[in-house]
Amino acid sequence: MKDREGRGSELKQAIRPIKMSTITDVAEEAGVSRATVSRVLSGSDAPIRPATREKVLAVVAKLGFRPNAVARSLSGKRTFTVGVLVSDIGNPFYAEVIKGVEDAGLPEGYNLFLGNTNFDLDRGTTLIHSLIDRRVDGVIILFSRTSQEWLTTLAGHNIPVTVVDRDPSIPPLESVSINVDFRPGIRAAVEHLVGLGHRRFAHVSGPLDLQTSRRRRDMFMEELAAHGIKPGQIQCEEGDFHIEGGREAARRIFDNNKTWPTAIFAANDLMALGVMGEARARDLRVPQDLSVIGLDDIWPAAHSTPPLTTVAMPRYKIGFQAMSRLMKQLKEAKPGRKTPQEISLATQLVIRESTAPPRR
Amino acid sequence: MKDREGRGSELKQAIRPIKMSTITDVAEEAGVSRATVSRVLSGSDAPIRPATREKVLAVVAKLGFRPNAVARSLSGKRTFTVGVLVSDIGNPFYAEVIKGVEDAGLPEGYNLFLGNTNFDLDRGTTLIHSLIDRRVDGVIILFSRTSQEWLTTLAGHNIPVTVVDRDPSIPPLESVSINVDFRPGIRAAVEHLVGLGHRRFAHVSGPLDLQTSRRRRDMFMEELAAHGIKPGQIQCEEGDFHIEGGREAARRIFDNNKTWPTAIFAANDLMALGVMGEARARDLRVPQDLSVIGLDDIWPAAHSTPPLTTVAMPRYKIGFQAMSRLMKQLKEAKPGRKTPQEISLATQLVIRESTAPPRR
DNA sequence: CTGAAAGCGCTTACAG
DNA sequence: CTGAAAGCGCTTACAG
Repeated sequence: MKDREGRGSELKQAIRPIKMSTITDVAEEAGVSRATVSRVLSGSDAPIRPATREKVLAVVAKLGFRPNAVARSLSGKRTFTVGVLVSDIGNPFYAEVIKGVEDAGLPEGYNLFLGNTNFDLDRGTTLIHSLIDRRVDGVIILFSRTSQEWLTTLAGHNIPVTVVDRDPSIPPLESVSINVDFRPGIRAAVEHLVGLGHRRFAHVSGPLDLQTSRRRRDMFMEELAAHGIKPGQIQCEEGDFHIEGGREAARRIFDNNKTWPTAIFAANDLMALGVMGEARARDLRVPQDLSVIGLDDIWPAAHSTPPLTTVAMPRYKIGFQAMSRLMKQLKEAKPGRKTPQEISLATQLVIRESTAPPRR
Repeated sequence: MKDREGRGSELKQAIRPIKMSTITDVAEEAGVSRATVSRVLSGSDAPIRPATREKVLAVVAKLGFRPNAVARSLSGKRTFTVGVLVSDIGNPFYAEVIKGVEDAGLPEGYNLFLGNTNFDLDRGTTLIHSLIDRRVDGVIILFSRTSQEWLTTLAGHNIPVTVVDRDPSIPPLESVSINVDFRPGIRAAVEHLVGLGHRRFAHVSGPLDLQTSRRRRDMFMEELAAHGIKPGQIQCEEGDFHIEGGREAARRIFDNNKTWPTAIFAANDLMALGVMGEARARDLRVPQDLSVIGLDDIWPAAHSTPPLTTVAMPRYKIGFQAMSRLMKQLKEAKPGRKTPQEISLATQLVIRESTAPPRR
């Protein structure tokens, strides 16, 4: 069997230190100036005589020359790096967004600095500063609880920022704003539930100081209202976007209510998973006794028991667009403030097995 | 309510471009040379007169000066960056390792370049090269299927590498090797299962061209042998470390065997989840009809239905140690090959609800 | 204890 | 079409 870990003869080959060649080496070997080498390599718009270009390229290939990105960054005023800030890489949602970011950036030569704030504001501040010190070309911030101060600092340093799912009513300190249109997904979810025959609902929201939490909740209410169900009839419990918070909210719903809801909509999948966990602990069967809908469509949602019906976020696309738009900004006129961009990405209902007609 | 997203008066404050001061500005303002400023800021061992130091520090504070990390990298021959390569950030296992890496590195001023290979060898090669171009101080490779070529290339460039859970029989091209001691966890798992009364076992392995897959499997066999259960009695199916692969392996186990096993040990949690999914699809109840044990202890394992009993990897610690040891190497004598290091981290059984005495 | 100078490896006006 | 020169913002021997 071929061992992919590579045990074979290749080991014999001695590890000989590679003599890192510089642009000067190439220039000398090719008999041109360093400026010329730089120009053919950096895709400058300066015209180069084909013969010269070929000669340089040949030497580059022969020497295996690769420009030192650090030097290039210092003189070129661009690092081709972007900082990505997340609150928790453990959340598969962010992981998938990051994949999109990387896929968009890699072909253009961008590398990513990863920063995990762990929900810690000070840590976030530290990370922001280190990113500025490293002269990243841009920053992508992937969570709603973004300190206004960070944005101001970044803007002050003229570093474009992309934010996702953030209050649009806040003046755009950021250069790119990726909005999520929850409407289609939530509308479909409500129609699905109402069509199944549900009339008694509860909602587990995210932290209500976050605009996105309020938006998800209000939209759910509005869509229900369209079917004659008044906000007053809907029990809302505040969660924290984590499993445990969802579970606790579910406890409160199950405990305090005489008339149990037949369907619960949680503002994200993690909390929906928590709700299902609590239901199970109480021998409530999902979906027979209780329908549950989440939001995000992280992979564990598809593999929970039962598989979770959920309002899917375009996770990968969010990341890909976040990076694409950011790079577009970076290509624009260098000086001065960039003109802010804004795009909206739609959600979509994914029906799995956590929803069914209510018992009675 | 205080809106953490920050809508308040702070918005009024105009975003004024910050005049990035350089070391020259500081030097002039403080009336010293740039060399002196550099020395007080970079913690050089050169002695500085306290008065001078204070004066410099005062100006630094006043100007809000922060050294340009790019320039510092170019002249200092160190970037204080490390590349982290994972095959799939979507896997919470890697996410937690990365947290450990970041936590160890941040206090020392290290930032992380993230590289997601997506199981794509060519992409991995591209990433490795970009990391070299960026002159990372070190690289941490977080998966078993590591191309020998990458290691050779990195070694040739004199870039220390930390690898995790990799065949120790391979000559240490890497500088730091984090080994995982599966023994205690797997032994406890077997004792747990045997103690429960199980006698018929199956194993879902990882890809068998990976040494770590063989190691996990063999250790499981060995421990069972200690309880009088011969390898011949254990049905082994090869998986791929993913949910679907686990599910397919489970299908084969359930289909092809007259005598169904009462307990299945999967070489990682993802596959264990797949096994449970398939069991559920066949109305086999876990743990009543079938006990399942995984390995890793990613967070979804604690929240599956039922919660998964698993051999826990010291995920965070792996990352923390990987980075700590790497940094230790970096502090060592600059020139020449570093003396390879090797450490071993133990696994541990976490008993949850996917295991119980067999029916008959 | 501190400064002048060279240098890290590129890019980019500025000439020609 | 190409080169000489200055410069990006630091660090580090080398002197003193």
